Amino acid sequence: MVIKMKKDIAGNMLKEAGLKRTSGRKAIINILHEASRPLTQQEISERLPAGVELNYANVYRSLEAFLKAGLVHRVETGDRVWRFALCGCGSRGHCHPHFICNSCGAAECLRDIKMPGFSRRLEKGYVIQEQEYYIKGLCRECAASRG
Amino acid sequence: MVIKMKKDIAGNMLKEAGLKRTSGRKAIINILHEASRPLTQQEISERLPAGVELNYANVYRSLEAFLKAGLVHRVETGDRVWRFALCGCGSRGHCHPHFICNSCGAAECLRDIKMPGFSRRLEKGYVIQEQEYYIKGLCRECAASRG
DNA sequence: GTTCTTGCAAAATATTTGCAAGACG
DNA sequence: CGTCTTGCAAATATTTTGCAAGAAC
Repeated sequence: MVIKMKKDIAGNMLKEAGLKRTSGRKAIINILHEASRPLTQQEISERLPAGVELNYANVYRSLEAFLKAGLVHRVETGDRVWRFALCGCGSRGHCHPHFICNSCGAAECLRDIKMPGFSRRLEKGYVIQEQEYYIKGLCRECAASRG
Repeated sequence: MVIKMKKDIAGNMLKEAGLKRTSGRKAIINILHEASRPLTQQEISERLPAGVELNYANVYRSLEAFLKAGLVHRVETGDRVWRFALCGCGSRGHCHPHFICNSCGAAECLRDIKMPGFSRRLEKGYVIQEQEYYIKGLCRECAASRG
């Protein structure tokens, strides 16, 4: 008899979203879960566990499906590369700014910095759908190595 | 005898930046000056006056040169398209948020909304180089026409 | 005349799509 | 078995680059 060490969180998320539970998609969700910061397609592909092959195009396709289902948030931070993170702010979306290193490209969540309030400052008639706030520079490691 | 109606602002900017005063580059600066909001390469190319031909690749090259010279600021707002505006905030950079319409793609400067302060909230060791804050949704025109 | 700009074509990068084959439920 | 996923290749879109010819200083 095998004791389940932890629940199949990824599988549950997929099931609830009406998506099929394939090894590739579960792997992506687990990778995002462990990273706890937004990852690019490339970063995700590099972390796929041995035995799980998933073409990069299908990584995009999976992320697109997750996005539609509201499982992930897509962060764009000025370098024309999508980064994806699991939604974890109650509502959809990553409701905090991000820091992007211009040298190594890593993204970090600045969870302690509040997004500015904005809605009542836009004139009537506008529809607000998303907002993004990011800071770019050198992360500690790259700054230390004079990156 | 011809009275000069206005000074050659574009020419002066180019001269001071050490760039040659060609009709194409002066046209780009004038276009950005009149627009007073960030424009894409495509928007700039569409506005080139009759008689001024400038290959789109060279529009990019010119904007790149202006960027290096500190004449323009490059805004990236989540749709993977660069937008450029003349620097006009004293220091380099557009120190205010932007609104991008998800329907027509137009950018607007939200000059009345302050950028949040941030520097002392990032831990020591980080180097901050840029920041961007943008809001996306539907502009008044597109919202009215149910875009 | 030397250096900066341009035109044109081709490359580079990130992402998306078509379609037949395969896996899930 | 029908539908959702995948693999692979090719298409897209935006921006960048190489190089020879042309314009500015």
